[in-house]
Amino acid sequence: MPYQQADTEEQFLKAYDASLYERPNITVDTVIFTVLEQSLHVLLVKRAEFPFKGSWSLVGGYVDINHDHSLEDTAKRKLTQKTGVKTPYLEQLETVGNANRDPRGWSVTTVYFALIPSAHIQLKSGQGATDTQWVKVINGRVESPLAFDHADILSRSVQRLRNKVLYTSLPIYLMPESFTLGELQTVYEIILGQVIDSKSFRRRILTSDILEKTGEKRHVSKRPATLYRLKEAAEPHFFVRNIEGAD
Amino acid sequence: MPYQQADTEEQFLKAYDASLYERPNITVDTVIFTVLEQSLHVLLVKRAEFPFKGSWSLVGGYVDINHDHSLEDTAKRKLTQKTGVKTPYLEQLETVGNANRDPRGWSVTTVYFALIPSAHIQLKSGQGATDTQWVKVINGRVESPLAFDHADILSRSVQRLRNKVLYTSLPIYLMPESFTLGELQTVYEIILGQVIDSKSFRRRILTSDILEKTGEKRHVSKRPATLYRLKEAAEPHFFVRNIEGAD
DNA sequence: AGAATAGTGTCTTTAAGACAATATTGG
DNA sequence: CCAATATTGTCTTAAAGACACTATTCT
Repeated sequence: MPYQQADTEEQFLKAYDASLYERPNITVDTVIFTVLEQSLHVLLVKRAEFPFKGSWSLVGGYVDINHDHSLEDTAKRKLTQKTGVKTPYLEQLETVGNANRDPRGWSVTTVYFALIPSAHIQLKSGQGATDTQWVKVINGRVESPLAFDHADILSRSVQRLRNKVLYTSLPIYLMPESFTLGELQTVYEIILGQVIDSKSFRRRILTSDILEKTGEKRHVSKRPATLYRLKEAAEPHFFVRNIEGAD
Repeated sequence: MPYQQADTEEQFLKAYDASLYERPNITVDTVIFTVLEQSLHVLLVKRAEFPFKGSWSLVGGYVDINHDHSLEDTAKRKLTQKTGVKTPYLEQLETVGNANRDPRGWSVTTVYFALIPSAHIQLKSGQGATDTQWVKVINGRVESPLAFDHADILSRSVQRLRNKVLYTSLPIYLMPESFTLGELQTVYEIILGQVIDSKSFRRRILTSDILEKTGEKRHVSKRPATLYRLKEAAEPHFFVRNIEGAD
């Protein structure tokens, strides 16, 4: 222990020189998902600095201990910076810390994952107009190589998302304010990569009692569909049973 | 950015002076559970240093970047140090990082939770014989106040354990090498705080096909009970449906 | 034999899957 | 009216709950 003897907590804290200890070298990365053009997309940023300058990476950055009160604050700050909106759903996924993931040495990142509706998102670019983009995710992967261990992190995030979609109402956070059950079902199907029987799906969602009719109908193509919105439950619903899935 | 301009990654890494950056101020804490004397217990350590000198706390400590290859290594090292055994189950739970949890300032801890059988554990004490103890957990709490935010962390861990026990085979990792279905059921009941119908329980466990008979019987009290052991599936089983529970 | 614990039989219930059938609209 | 999408009816299936009943052993 690098600090001198102390007999009371007060004494100890007084003797403790905070400046001797650098702020923790921790980053926060957020896997931001949306559903766009009939497929799952993730928000990626082009790195402006080494290491991995020019590579695409997840949205993240260092914790600013002078302004962020908590890790979640850091995630939210970065998220707002890049998307300009508050996310309706943010969950801590995992923390990865080891000696290899950063060429500069031991590093730690806490990973969050966020779900946001694709509608009306104004991407805020930093320097250029092309440094932040929605990228299609196929089979847990994106086309271009990612910085650090972000490809692994992305793949685990997608797995977690898929898994949770089997027993929760999470996809609702990917929907706009109001939506039809058919649209919601499509989003479930896109994430799961599998069609769902619509009778089962409607029964499941409707008996969970998390939605309410807006009173409006959506008139696209043929028969108009009833519009729903999330009741202000806020909390996601957990079903007691999984959708039967290609596990 | 505190480092000078560089045009290639090589150049950059060469110019990057690792010693300028202190090692991250990160701790790893592990909530180590066992079932002992018909109730859930957690392993606690008496703190030898300020802050919270003399208080009980979870098993944890700083990441040693020179010896630990990853956060999980740190958790395992501490765990072996305190229990003298390898844990059959270790899972990362969450990471808590904020400005308040440590009186010394911004701090981060990655929390793991471990399940180990109570049998044959030799507690290794550091200085005294009483600095490491199994403490009974009632309603997600222990009697004495805990250091830092460890009471909150413990309570969330118990919640997570309860929840997972509703749809997984996790309690098997709390059992010795071989055990009877009755004993396993009791452990489920202790964690859930609720009795389970034994027909349903046996059907659920047996059809999941994760156990095999050892061929022996346990002769306690009256009718001898069949002994089982875990098939070497290693991976915990996920049931498709929850035990109906006091959620 | 009787008490106690281990283990089974079987009927009910819950929620999902399958799939046919009906409803509502625009063209 | 027809095509297309929305929505419902209803039978089947999987797995859990309830609870009575049988089996095995010890005293």
